[in-house]
Amino acid sequence: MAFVVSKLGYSVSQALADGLRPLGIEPPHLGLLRILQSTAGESQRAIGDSLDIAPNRMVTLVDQLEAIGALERRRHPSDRRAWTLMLTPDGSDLLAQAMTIAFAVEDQLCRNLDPAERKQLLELLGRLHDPIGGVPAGVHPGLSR
Amino acid sequence: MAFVVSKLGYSVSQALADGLRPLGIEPPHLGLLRILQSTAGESQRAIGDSLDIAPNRMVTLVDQLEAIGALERRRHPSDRRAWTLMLTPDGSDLLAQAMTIAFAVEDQLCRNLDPAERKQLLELLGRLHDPIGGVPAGVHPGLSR
DNA sequence: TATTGTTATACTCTATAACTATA
DNA sequence: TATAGTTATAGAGTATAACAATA
Repeated sequence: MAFVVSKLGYSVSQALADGLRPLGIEPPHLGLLRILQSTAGESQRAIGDSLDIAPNRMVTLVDQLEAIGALERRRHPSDRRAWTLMLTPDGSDLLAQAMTIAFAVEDQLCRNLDPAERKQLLELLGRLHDPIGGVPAGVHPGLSR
Repeated sequence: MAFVVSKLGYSVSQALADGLRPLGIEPPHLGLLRILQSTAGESQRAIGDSLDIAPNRMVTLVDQLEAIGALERRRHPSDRRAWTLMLTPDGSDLLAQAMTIAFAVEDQLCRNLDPAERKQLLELLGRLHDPIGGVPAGVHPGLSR
């Protein structure tokens, strides 16, 4: 079971990375774009903390997304040390395209299962014991390395 | 589904790496030890090809396993350019210990499922479509990077 | 001329810790 | 004194290609 899950997980991550390549981003950028959609006006540090991404890595990721116009750094209203990260309209478009690719990976992965089987598989996977504790739901542990 | 599988796969790989650390080896070494158990007298190159490990990486992996006495390089009987890799008795012991750890990871992962559920989960996972084609069964695609 | 194993080199990635400007 | 963001630097890991010995 462990081997199958590890192998499939690796393949899926690779497939997502391959799919995102034409957009000029990688899976961590997608993770960041997704959280920017739901958080408005949070500081770079707070966002990094919630994804478990170190401050120096955040600089690189945010620099790259800013360079392609996907987000803007704005002054924090009450703390002049901090930046507030805002998704731009171009960033929303990019996120939508990236999510389309992610769903295509999902569809490919599950193409041999009918909806009832998918639901059952998800339920069983959810009952596997994740050996890495303390990772918030929706956060990929690979982001922190 | 893709996210869950990727996240679990990452966690499982990390758990195995953590478990193997006291033995002084990493998951790729375990992959190599396992194949050495079933192949007798094959050349370093042939074994690397079957695991999709580049020749220069094989040198490092084999050097490390030789340094801890887990395998021996012997002259190939008919080709004096090539080495034949042989598991030593110490290597067999190491492999047994490593497999014990791997099975402990497996048990932890599946501890909330009864045997029937495990079988069912394995069956469903086996029907997921691996997006990386051409990887032989039993070979982890992460070995090739 | 091609192949086995090895080494060298350049490149990328990461991780720690310094640094600045604010608080 | 502590914190947000940034930069510097050193270490690890990776990948390409060169290399010597042999086929």
